[in-house]
Amino acid sequence: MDVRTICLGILTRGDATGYEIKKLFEEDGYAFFVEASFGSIYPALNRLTEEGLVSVREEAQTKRPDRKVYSITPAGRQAFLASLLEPLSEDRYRSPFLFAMLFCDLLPQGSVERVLDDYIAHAERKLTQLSEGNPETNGKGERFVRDFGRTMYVAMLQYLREHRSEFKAEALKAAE
Amino acid sequence: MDVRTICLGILTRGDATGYEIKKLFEEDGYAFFVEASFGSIYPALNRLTEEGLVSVREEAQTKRPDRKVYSITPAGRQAFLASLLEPLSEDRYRSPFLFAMLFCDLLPQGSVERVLDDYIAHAERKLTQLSEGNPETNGKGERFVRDFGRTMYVAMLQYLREHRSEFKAEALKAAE
DNA sequence: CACCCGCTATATTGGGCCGATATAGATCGA
DNA sequence: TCGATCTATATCGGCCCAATATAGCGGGTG
Repeated sequence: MDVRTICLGILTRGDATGYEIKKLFEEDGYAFFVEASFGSIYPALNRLTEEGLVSVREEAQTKRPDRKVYSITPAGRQAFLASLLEPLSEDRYRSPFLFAMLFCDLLPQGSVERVLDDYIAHAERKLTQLSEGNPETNGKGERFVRDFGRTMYVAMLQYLREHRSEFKAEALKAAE
Repeated sequence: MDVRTICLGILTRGDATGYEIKKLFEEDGYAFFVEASFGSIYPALNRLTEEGLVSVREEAQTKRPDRKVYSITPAGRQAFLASLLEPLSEDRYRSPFLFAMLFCDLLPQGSVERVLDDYIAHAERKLTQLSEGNPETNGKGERFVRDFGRTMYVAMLQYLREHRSEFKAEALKAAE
């Protein structure tokens, strides 16, 4: 799922600038399963324009950089649908947190607890962020995805809270 | 969590060749939260050698490429611990599946069901793979991580099975 | 027995993507 | 009024992945 396809998908929902596409990822609860940086979005939009899959209209603004508003073209819609129908690449989950936990026995007392608590706090923030998304604008797909995310975070938090004490006990045992 | 740090971590558990490091990712249940390709592992090991964080001994083999067995040095251990103690970068979860589900209303009948079923089958495979890892060699960290993964996959499968019918109903409704 | 597939093992290359940085005026709160 | 934050585009270095190349060995199948 490359950035070009992601941009096309976003544009099927409505016109947007590169900047707005980036913001969608951060705010609207997409953040937990897709993301892209400016360094990939802008080149992607340029290439899509060259290929005729999107069109641009530049809105000149006084003393600001021109807003380049992108729209998906019929050819773009077709290409997007085609890419949805071919085999999806695998999900990838990369977790520096879990990797670090593998080596908890090497870490000094207390620091494992700190890492765990930070991670729990972070997951809680993510969960509330997911739950707060305005529900009235959501279609079937959005609902499915949002509830998927919520389910995962809930399960994760439950697991973390249940097992937190194991790493506290270690500190106690070491102190004896 | 760059590839160099990951390699260092693996090497704290014992010596290994680049090839063996790659295999560890695929087999030992690490696969669900870290991964690296040859194209990043080999250069990483070269640079770590230059920096004195690992050492190499070449085992010449008749008519095969030499085995280059890497060991972590004391400086390497120190550097690895230091990188575990500084702030961890965020987990990232990228899901072409969820992205595609966002656009389920654009897809032809039946194909959403197919995508869902494929995904469920795939998750089941991952779960059994995680559960099969030999448990006797596992320390505290390994157990925590493996059970974390299992918990997540179980929650995911439950959610998917509960909601699968929603996308079947659509096909039925369209057929009326 | 011949053949092919898959495994061990290293390495390179092209291209995709991230993170940081640059620019620059607008707007808003302290 | 001054700094911070926001809108908005863009580039660059560097990391990383996927694919490909090489090459002999071992095992299974016809």
